[in-house]
Amino acid sequence: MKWAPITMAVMTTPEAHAIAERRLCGLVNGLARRIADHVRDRAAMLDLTAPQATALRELTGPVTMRELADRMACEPSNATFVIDKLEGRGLLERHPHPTDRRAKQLVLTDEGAALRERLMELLARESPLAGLSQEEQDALHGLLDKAISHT
Amino acid sequence: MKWAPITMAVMTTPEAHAIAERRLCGLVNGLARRIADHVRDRAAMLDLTAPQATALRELTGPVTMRELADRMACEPSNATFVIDKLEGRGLLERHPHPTDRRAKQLVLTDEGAALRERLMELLARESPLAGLSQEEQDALHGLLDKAISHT
DNA sequence: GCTTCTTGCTTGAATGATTCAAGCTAAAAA
DNA sequence: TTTTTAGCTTGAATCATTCAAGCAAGAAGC
Repeated sequence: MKWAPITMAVMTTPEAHAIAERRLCGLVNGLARRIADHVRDRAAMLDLTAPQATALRELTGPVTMRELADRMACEPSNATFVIDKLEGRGLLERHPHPTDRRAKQLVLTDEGAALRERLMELLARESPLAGLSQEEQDALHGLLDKAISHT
Repeated sequence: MKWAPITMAVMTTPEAHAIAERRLCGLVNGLARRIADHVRDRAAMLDLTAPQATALRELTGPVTMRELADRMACEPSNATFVIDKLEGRGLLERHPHPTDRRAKQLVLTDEGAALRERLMELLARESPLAGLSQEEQDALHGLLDKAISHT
């Protein structure tokens, strides 16, 4: 994988604001890409694709397909596609929902739970955010939160 | 497009660090997704796909295919695919490179340059980063720069 | 000079993620 | 009860992306 060089500069004049903002978008995308690559690499170690790893990561407990799709920010049909693969490997089961007979409840098998543990451990190692101190991560969190919640 | 709710919390204990870091990754991805959606929306207004818009954005001057592929962080074959579309619409031309007869030099036509102007204008409007002040954007820039340059 | 290797670009096949439309069942509302 | 909405699945279609292969031309070696 190749990376275009990114140069740092602080803009002060107003007309340069747009330019700086665009570069900032590039930085966000760049970091997001690194995170995505990181996930893909670690997922591959466990014979998972990136979406499968994302699904597994979000399976903190029994969830419905709809809920999982929301967490994965994708369509339910896409979630079906991904979950089919995981179920085919025996990592989880579709149980009937206790109160809603339309819904499925996704429950990890023992094997699935074990694999999830390994995945979470792998994801934590050499994180793309490791270059930032705890305080910096908190600051970043705050800024991103503000940017996102602005709409 | 739907968005899973994101809750804010500040972690202090060490074992919670990993959790906070993962949530931070989610935030970065979330913002990146918003930026990508923003680009896609604005691109669609000009009958462009997101990759086409990205290519157009990166065409600041005459560049080779390889250089464009680097800027777009993709394979040259992918750049060929995208540039074919733009060339087919008469937005740019493949000129022979002045010194390297293997290479192509991508040059915007007048129409292409005009469309690029409109695109850049659209991209600047209601940016996903508009919720942050200039100082906050600078701070974010610094943090992202540090995170990315770490590796 | 002549090889060998590398680089720039393109083509075509393949993959993989994603979306959409359609349909089914069941819950919820009227 | 009837109608509408929600959860899930299937299948077709799309789109971005990658990979392998190949061609042409520059670069480096002898």
